[in-house]
Amino acid sequence: MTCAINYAPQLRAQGLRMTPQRMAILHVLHHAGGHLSPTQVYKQARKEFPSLTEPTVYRTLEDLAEKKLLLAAHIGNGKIVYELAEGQHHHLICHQCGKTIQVEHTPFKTLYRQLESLTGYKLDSSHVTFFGLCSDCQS
Amino acid sequence: MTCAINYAPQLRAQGLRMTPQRMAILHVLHHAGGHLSPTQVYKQARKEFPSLTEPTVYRTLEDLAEKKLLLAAHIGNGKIVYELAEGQHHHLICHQCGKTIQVEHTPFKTLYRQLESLTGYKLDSSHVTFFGLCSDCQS
DNA sequence: TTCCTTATTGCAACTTTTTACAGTAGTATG
DNA sequence: CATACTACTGTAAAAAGTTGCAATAAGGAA
Repeated sequence: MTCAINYAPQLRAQGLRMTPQRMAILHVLHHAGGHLSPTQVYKQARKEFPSLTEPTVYRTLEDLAEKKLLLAAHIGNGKIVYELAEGQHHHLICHQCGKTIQVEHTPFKTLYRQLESLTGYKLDSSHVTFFGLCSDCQS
Repeated sequence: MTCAINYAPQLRAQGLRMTPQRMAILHVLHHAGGHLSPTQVYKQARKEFPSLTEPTVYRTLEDLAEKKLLLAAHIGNGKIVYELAEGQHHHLICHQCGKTIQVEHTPFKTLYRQLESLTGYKLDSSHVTFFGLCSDCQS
């Protein structure tokens, strides 16, 4: 749980405050080593801080994602998951078996530039999730 | 409402049946001319078919999307919206003002091929949504 | 037309997510 | 250390989305 205190300066730099609730949430994400749904975060973080409530979890995840401390990824049918924003990558999900792999951002850069000059938008470095069939399920 | 009957053959071809509930839902999407959330579909379709229920709407949208009659797009924070699958495109959303524009699939093809050879996945033609700042909001 | 198969629906209960608002507690400042 | 500002949290209630199952009805076959 002490690990989470390390995020305090990053929070502060964004005008956010460090609270025990946020420590619990960051602790869970830090040790998860992958993406978690808000419900998963809620259930696990309660072990660290039992009086934690759902609205706090949802709001915190949203706020931290907005300030780029977390990445929000859209998975499957309208589900959203969060993970610590360490290293930019995207997800490929097999809609047969659910196997998920990560892809570096590098191959996306060309496309991003193309889209930017095409549309005038300045694109985020946001997560994008693609769906398809993994090699095992292509039979 | 009669317009929806035209989709019956497409449904049949996919092993699906045409029902008054589905007619109402397709009618709404047909006249919306854009993407709608499940709740929006539910509220509007009830005007056509008042005994329609939520579970039916959610299941129908999911089923029709799976059979490629609808496209499911992930918008904003974990929200999912649906539209008729006419012409493949993707969305760019400005997270400042919310302005949404559509982009042809063409510029994506190179990336798709790259990702496929990189990962072994066979990618869907699924919708992808990107976020950024539109030209007006880049001040 | 009638029968039969099974895709589809509604119901009821439940889980997840969101909202408004009043009270609490970080943290910067003096 | 005390104060003040306001970000943050919990509560309560509503809205949105999901699940299992029994009943219904679409549509092909007789």
